[in-house]
Amino acid sequence: MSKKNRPMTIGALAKAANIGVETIRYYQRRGLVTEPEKPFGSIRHYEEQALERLHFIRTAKWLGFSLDEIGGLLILQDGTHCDEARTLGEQKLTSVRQKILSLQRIERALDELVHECRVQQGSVYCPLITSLHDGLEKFSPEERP
Amino acid sequence: MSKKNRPMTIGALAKAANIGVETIRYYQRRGLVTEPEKPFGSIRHYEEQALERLHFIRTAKWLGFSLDEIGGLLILQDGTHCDEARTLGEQKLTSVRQKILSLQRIERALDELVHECRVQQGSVYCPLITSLHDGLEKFSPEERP
DNA sequence: GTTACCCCCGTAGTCAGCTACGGAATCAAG
DNA sequence: CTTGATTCCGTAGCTGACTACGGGGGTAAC
Repeated sequence: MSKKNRPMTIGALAKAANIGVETIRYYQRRGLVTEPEKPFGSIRHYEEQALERLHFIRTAKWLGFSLDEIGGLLILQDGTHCDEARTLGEQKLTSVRQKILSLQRIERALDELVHECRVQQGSVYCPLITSLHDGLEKFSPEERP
Repeated sequence: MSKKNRPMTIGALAKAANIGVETIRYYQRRGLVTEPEKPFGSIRHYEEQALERLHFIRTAKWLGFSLDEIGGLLILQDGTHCDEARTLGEQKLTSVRQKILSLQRIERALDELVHECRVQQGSVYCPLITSLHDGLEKFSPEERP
């Protein structure tokens, strides 16, 4: 039950990972993906490993890690640095949660304003605009970093 | 109960908003902050209003809005058409809600990983790292962008 | 074996969002 | 009135994450 480890060209790899060839080469330059040896005057071939690495990068990026941070995670790859990896994850988690809270406050504010606007239709003054004038202050005063 | 509206120089404004002078000027060029009239061959003075504007921009930026999007939000404050304002507000509301949902998915994924990491302490393999490897399939397979 | 596509590699451009530079004018302290 | 900090303004540079270009060479389908 082992997957075929058939090597592929950079184009095939890019297609398999659903990213651009140039992006892969950029990751190589950044040291996030290792460039395989070039067979005598020929074309490089990539193993399944490279595809997994690209998945790793894509997922970590989705989680909000920067390429530099991903580089940091890759160093921890041998699995023996769980503490450090967890710390990185916890930091990301904290900032994500802060963003969610702030967005929820904005959501409530916008929702209220839009709602008032609909009720008040036909009036000369736009409640949304007038409320925004000083109204946003009560929704996010000092919680702003 | 009205605050003193003492005007300040751009330097004082920058200090008050805790951002750089150059950044303010950049926002002016982008049309996010209006540049006050320059008194006869002299120095511009900024009102409290400008400071509030900068707070607004900073908050919205931290929440992940681009400067262009912030420009859109600011039209709500300067505009005179209720319909347009409401429409913009509704669009923003929709995108804010999408952002919240995305961040909540990210939060769940990170939270589970960090949790597994803590439970698994002492193991040879780090669950966070291995999950990144496997592409986080079990958390949110096809909803990843 | 020719043709069309793909790879290699370096360099350069893009986009967002700043950040810095530099020289002239202006203001504030002493 | 001098000195030293600010302001003004235009333009240029930087970071992060790509994306494109171009010329030369390999590969594979017919």
